[in-house]
Amino acid sequence: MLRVTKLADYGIVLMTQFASYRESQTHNARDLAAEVRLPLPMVSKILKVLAREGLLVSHRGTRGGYSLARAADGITVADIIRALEGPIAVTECTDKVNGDCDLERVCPVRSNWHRINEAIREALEKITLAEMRRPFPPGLVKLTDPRSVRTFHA
Amino acid sequence: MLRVTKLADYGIVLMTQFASYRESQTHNARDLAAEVRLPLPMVSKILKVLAREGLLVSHRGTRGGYSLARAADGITVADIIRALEGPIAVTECTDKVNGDCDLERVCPVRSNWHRINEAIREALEKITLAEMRRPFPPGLVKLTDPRSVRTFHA
DNA sequence: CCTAATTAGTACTGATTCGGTCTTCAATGC
DNA sequence: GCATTGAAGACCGAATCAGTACTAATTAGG
Ligand code: SF4
Ligand code: SF4
Repeated sequence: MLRVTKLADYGIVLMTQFASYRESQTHNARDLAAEVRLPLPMVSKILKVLAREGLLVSHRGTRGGYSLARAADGITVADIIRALEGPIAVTECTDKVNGDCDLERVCPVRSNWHRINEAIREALEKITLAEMRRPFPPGLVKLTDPRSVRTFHA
Repeated sequence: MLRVTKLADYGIVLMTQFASYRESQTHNARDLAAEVRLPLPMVSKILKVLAREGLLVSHRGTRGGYSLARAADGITVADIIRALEGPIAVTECTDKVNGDCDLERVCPVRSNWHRINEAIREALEKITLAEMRRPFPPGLVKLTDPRSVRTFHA
C-alpha cells in the first residue's frame, strides 16, 4: 500500500487536463469526463470537492463549468491530495487532526517518521501542475533527505 | 491518507526494538509485546510475517523467539514495509503485480507518478534500522528529486 | 518420553474506508 | 420559464484494516 486514493489520483489527472488548456478556460464535468475517460459521476464528485477546497472556481448555469482558481504553476500535487483526502500523514501520529496512536508517548520511531513524512510532503509540495503536465525534465531540484529535515517540537 | 498500515508501522517499531539490543539476541513475542506496549496477538502476527519474509529468523520451542536475519544496517524501512504490505506503490499503476488501472494506456500523469514513486521508494530504501533506532542526525544524504529519476519503460 | 513454552498457519470478525452511483436542490443564461 | 450546469449529500457493495482466536508443529529441559 502506501497508496494514494483513486479520488486524489483522478483529481490530479483532471487538474492536469485543466492545465493543458488556456488557463482561464472553463470546462464542464461532462466534457472532462469524456476527455480523460472517467465516469461522469466520479468526475462531478471530484470537481465539486476541488471547487469547495478552492482549487477550482465553479460557474453554474448553462455553459457553466469549472476553471483553475490559480495559475497552473501555483497549484501543487500536495494541494490536490490535501483537498481530496486530507492532510498528508504517512503515519497516524503525523496527522495533527485525526491522529490518535496509543504509543505516541513511548514510541521510539515517532520523531523519525515525522521527518520522513515532512520529506515526502515537501517533495509533493514542490511539484506543480505545470510540471505535471508533461514528463519531468531531468535534474531540476534536489530534495531534502528525511534524515536532515528539521523538526520543531520534539 | 497516503498512510502506511498499522501492521507496517508496528513492524518497524518492533524491528527497531530488535536493533536496540545486541544484534543476535533472540526475543519472544510476549516480551516484545510488553516492551513496546502492543497487544500480544498483534505482535505475534507481525513477527510471524517478518520471519516468513526473511527479515527475522525464528527459533521454536521453549526459550525460542526471533532474532534479526541480518545486521541492523542491512535492513531498511522499505524492506519492512514490503514484507508487511507488499510492493511500495503510491498509485495503482506503479504496482507491477496488482496494478490494473483502466487509464494506463491514456493517462497523462502516469510516467510522472512512476518517478515520484521511485523517489519515495528510494528514500525509504536508504533508511536502515540502525539509523531508525535513534533520531536522525542532520544532513547525511541527499535524495533524488522525483523529476530527475530515470524511468526505463515509457 | 512428557510437558511446557514457543512459533506457524489460518480462519474469523467488526469497523472503516473506498470507489462509485443516485437523487434532489440551487443557480444561471437564453 | 426552461434547459443546462453545478452543489450537497445520501447511499451502497466491496475491499481492506485492525485485531482476535484457535489449532498444529517444533523444541528444550527434566
Ligand atoms: S506513534 Fe509510533 S506507532 Fe504510533 S503512529 Fe506514530 S510512529 Fe506509528
Ligand atoms: S494510470 Fe493514471 S490514473 Fe491510473 S493509476 Fe496510474 S496515474 Fe493513476
